[in-house]
Amino acid sequence: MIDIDLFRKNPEIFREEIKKRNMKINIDEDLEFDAARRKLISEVDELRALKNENSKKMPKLSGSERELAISEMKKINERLDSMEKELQEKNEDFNSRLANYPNISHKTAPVGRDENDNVPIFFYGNKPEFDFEIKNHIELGKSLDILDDEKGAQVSGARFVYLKNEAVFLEFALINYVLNILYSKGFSPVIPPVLVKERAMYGTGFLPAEKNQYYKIESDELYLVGTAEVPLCSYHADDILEMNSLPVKYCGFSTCFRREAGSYGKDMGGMFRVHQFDKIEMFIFSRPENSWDDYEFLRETLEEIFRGLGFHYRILNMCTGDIGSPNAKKYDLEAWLPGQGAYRELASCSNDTDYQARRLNIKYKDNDNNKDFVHTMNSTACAVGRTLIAIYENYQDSKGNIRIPEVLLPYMNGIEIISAKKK
RNA sequence: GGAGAGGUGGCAGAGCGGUUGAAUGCGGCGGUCUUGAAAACCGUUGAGGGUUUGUGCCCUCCGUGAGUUCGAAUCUCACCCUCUCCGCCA
Repeated sequence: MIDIDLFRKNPEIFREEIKKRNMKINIDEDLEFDAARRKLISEVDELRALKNENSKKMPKLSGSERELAISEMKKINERLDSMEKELQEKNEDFNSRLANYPNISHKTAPVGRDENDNVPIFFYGNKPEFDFEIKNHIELGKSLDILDDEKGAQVSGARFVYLKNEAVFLEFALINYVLNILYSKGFSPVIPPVLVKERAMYGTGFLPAEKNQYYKIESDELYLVGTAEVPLCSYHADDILEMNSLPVKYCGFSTCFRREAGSYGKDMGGMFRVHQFDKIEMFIFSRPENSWDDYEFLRETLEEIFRGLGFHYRILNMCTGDIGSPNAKKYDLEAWLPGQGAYRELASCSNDTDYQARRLNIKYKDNDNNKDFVHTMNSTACAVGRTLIAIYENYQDSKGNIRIPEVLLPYMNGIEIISAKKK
């Protein structure tokens, strides 16, 4: 949600922002709508004041005086009823108009149309070289019996997979490795609910913008989360945090569910784009004045995790046309996947400034009891499926085996290499 | 799932259908007293919105929504949530 005061006083800020993001919103129409709505609020308030005044006199009246006052009040009520109804409609309309407004992008976010305008700002490591014919993660996974997407499709449909054998140990090893790093950096580990109410989806900005991307349980009015960001952010809905407790840092492990509507035919097979995957997400509640420092800390933490795994990756500064509407700025981490011969997104790190905080009413108070909205930011710490792909493809050898990255060895129960099973 | 109890301000806890935004206690803040602190005493202490910057006025909010009434925290209905007991269960 945007700052409505700012919107009224400086609509040109939003005019520019909407242009930057290639969005189409009629600002003038919304401003006029707001003015009309506020006029109606004043009128309703006035009539209510009159009603309250008359009400107070009522106990003192009797007989015909009383009869007259009552009939007077009935007339007022008739008018008030229709005005209140109209106001409610106007409010709902206005709120849904406002909900479509994006956050104001940071000055360091590059202006651009689409993914082609994202700016690579940093590269780590080098592309690994192989002196044999490499396989992609699907070939590796199937031949080593650690991935089965056919059975996944049979039981649940396309874009569902089974992880098997060493892949399962690898997932838990990754989780351990990542949680240990994050815990040492002051992130509180959380396992949140993955079914949430509509408010949590709206509050975090995933609705209404990406309505088709998420599963809804119609019978219970609940949504399956696409990321732990949703329950982590909503955890502090309506809270007022102590300034001295900020930044508050959480890392949440959850299964994530995405419908992937509209991505037909993209990344089919394997586990790059699946309806269900596990992920550890970092989430920070921050003071506005420290927000951008905390955000860089988040990016550094993300990079530390992937450097430990030894991947070659690049960081993209995402352009205004490609960031989500709640984001003021977003970095993507794209790792090199030899099997695809391409950099692919493994993680995403966003600062949403006060956008989610406004929607979910998350504030902090300083030592003088002044209250203001916190800033919220989130980053992938480890999307397990995609990280496994990167491990498989980067750590394969000429025999089609997969070595275990060194940092994961302590969590692998002695498994150092994944080899074909003897039948 | 069945039976019962309850949802009021930061917390605890009152509240005859009209002057209750809401008693009282605790906590918080300010002050008096004190070398300082505690105690005691006095005062103060919710959120959101509209209008206005004459800094006041006005509106809304007692789980949520609907209803009765001129008027609802108070009455009716539905829903949600919490607690206790029973059943079932990883």
